[in-house]
Amino acid sequence: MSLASTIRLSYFHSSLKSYIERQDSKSALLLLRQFLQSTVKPNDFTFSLLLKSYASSSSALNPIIAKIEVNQTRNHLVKSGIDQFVYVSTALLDLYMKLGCVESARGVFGEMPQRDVVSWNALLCGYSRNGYDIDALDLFVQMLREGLAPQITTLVGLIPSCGRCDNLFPGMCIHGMGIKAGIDFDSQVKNALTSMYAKCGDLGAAKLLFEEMEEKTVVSWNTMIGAYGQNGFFDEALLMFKRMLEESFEVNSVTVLNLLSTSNCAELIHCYVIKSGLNNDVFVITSLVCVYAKCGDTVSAELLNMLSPHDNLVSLTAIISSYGEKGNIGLVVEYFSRVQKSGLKMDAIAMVSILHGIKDPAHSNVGIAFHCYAIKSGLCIKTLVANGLISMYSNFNDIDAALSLFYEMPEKPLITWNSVISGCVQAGMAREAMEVFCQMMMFGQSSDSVTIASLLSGCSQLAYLQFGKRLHSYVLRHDLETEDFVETSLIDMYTKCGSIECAERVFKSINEPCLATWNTMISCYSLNGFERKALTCYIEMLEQRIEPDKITFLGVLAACTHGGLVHEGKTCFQVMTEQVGLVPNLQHCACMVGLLGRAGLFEEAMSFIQNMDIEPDSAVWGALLNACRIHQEIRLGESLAKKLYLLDYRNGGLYVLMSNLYAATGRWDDVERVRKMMKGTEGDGCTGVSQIEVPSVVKLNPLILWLRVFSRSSQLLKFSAGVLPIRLYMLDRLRDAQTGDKRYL
DNA sequence: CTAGGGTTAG
Repeated sequence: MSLASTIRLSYFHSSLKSYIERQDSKSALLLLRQFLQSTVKPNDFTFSLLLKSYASSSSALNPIIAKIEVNQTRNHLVKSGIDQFVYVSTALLDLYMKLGCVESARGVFGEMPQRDVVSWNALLCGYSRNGYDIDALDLFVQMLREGLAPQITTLVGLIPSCGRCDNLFPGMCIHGMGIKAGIDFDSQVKNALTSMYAKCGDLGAAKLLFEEMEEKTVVSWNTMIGAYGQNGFFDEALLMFKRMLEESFEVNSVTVLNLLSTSNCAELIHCYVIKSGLNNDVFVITSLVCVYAKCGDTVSAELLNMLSPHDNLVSLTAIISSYGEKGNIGLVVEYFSRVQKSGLKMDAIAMVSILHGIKDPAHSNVGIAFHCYAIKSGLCIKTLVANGLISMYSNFNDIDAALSLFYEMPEKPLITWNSVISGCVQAGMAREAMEVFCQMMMFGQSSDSVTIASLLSGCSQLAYLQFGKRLHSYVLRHDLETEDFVETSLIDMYTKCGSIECAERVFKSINEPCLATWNTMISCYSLNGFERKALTCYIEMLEQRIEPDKITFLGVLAACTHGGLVHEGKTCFQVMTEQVGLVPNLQHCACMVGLLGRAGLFEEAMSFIQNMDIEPDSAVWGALLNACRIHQEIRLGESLAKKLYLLDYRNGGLYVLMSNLYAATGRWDDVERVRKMMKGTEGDGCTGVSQIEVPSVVKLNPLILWLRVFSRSSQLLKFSAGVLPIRLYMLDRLRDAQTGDKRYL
């Protein structure tokens, strides 16, 4: 190469270097294009600089365009043979990883004629950063087999993968290897290990590592604050923060982020943010938006969002979720169009937040439109989005749609099975849910506490006491009885199936029942006519210093209403509104009206209705009408019936009550008239159904049953009430047989 | 190395 060419090349390189500093890959590429037209040939160093400029600005690039450009660069490297330089190919691999193109990076690695430790590290760290945690662990093993010793970079890349998989064992092995190799003293390795132990739930180990660390950095403190927060120790997290301030460490945005997601005192942290001048950090603002959105304060969330220089997807997603939670579909759609207009790209989480907000069957057209969007944008292949769609269609009571989505999914993780099972139950199709559960067992998919809780709820619906009991055994066998949700579902199942003794037994076996469990037990007594027991249970709950909520008071009020306990009911309502400070909803009001009306206190009931802060609905007026029936108050009853008719003429209860009122006073002509009116409204679908369980299934021939189970396993068939419990029973016994429990076969 | 939005459950 001539001297002139060498000078030109080095001049060109220094220009490229300045673009790296300015994170301007666009200009770097333009410059290279110009240069290629001249007679001087770029060399390996030129390309390493170009790749570096891309890496420096990778987070700000449009990933699709960047990928195309990098692909072109790769072609160039191959044609000119520069890809034979290990360091250039490694830089290319690293760049692909930074752009999230894991497969391309894997390809580059595969084609490399030789690799050094840096290449292995780049691939491993790339896997880890992109969430390919299992691949990272596999690669590490492969790396060791090739005879390469792990370095600090290797461990720093690998350890977070163990944490994310919640995989303590490999994490501990790697810790041990670090000690043997003498690289566990590195502060980055120690921080990574601390975080890993915390994520796997071993706070003791995390704390030990943190305390014995000699050179703690901000990252170490942040890690420890996060460790306490993630495991629910909010006070300890705050104490850690206090200690950090005392030892005068500089607080950064990650500290605030950890504190915000940790604590329940958002305002306090917000004040600190403003005082410490971190309030301009985009991440901090986003985090604050999320906190306010999560607790339903959309006003503050939106105000804060306006402080952000650009719209960002995370903030908008949080706001969308918040409006979805409130059922404000209009604003959900509006914020979606805002995402579209601002040029942000919807991702799976944003998509599922929208779907989650569409619950009302009246909005099914909107839901279907978003389903179309999910298909067009390619997001519907993501499991997360598919699950969201299944739940959405279940909310519309469109089980066929939910099931067809489900069967089309190529991969069905546990959560998908759970989505479809709970979807069926919530849509009132518990029998379908149990069908799916059978298929799940056939498939070899194991279930968890969520599956069982959903199925128990299905048993309540169908009054399948036998199957419910079998699920209870399953719970005991699999040590799931410690889960709040499962315990509560069990009590609910026994209550609804009429077996109050069993419900009580489950309740008494629980060490520290949570609020929902107490609530269920109170409602259980109330539903079964044990008003006094319901009240005693409520008092016991208060003695345990558990703060009652709206559901608690609903249960207690209902008990008072059923039992005619006027004084207790009034006191309870007073406690709720004045002492606990809860705003009564329509259901509470209906209970109170029923309570007063049943006691014949019509004037008090009417003045109660007039003093209500919310507009009374058909349930409130209906409660009073029911009282009229009991006390044979024809005149008031008729005027109430008119009101109710105007509110909701399709409400079947109205006609039944009026008919009974007329019947009680011997006005048979009016009874006839009301019944005709009800038929005119085509009824409201409240027709009662009675069913019984098939007893003593054990006597049936197991072989025939098993054949039946097999022949029908491939498709979803509607079963008669009798056969399904038998199938479930058989499956259960078969599994017992597989796991060595031969008692039943 | 630490970090923000999400799906299943009474």
